Amino acid sequence: MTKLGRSFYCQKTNVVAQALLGKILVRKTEKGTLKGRIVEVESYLGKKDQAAHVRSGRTKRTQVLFQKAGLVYLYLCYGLYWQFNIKTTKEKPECVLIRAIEPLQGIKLMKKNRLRESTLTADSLSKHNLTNGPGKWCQSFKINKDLYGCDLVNSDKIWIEDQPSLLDSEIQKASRVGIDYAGDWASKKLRFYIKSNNFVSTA
DNA sequence: CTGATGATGTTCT
DNA sequence: GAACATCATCAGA
Repeated sequence: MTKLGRSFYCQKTNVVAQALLGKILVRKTEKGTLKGRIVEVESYLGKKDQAAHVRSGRTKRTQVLFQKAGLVYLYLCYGLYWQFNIKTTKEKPECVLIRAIEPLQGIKLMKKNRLRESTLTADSLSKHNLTNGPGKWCQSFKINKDLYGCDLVNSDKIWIEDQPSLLDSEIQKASRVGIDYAGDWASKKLRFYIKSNNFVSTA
């Protein structure tokens, strides 16, 4: 299966967001390889988007969004959880947030990683609870500050493999989560997920 | 099952 | 000092 190249990420943000659904995210660690299917994403559309971090201009945190498409934009949310985004388009500071993933390979290792970083016990940790949220799957996939600004096109630690596109009828559009402060932008349909998939964070 | 609440630290005002 | 692209836990129905 081929790795997605630069031109894929250079497309318009909403195009990349929907095209990412169904693709395979691959993460290599010293302990083994993890794979998962992307099932839920959100678009963040630059300065005009009242929910995007770049609404207040270029800062230390958002500098990677002013660089190449295909780079990883990571940041710590509520002091506790990492959020994984991909820079899109050639020129604009826009990105796609990966919100949820369906575990495919390395499930044992995902459990180990997530147990270490959360307060959960092995008893209360089901396969379902490994990756069905942006903070959760980052724990399972061992995503942390080391990957800030990482290039998905060249890296041997993390990349995305191509898969056949989904039909329009398989993609559900919805408003984004956790951004009630964003005025008119809070209700825009910029969240996309695979219909009737068990691993989306909220339907 | 539902809804409310606290944890926690980086960033921006 | 306030705000914040979340999650686990607890109380109540």
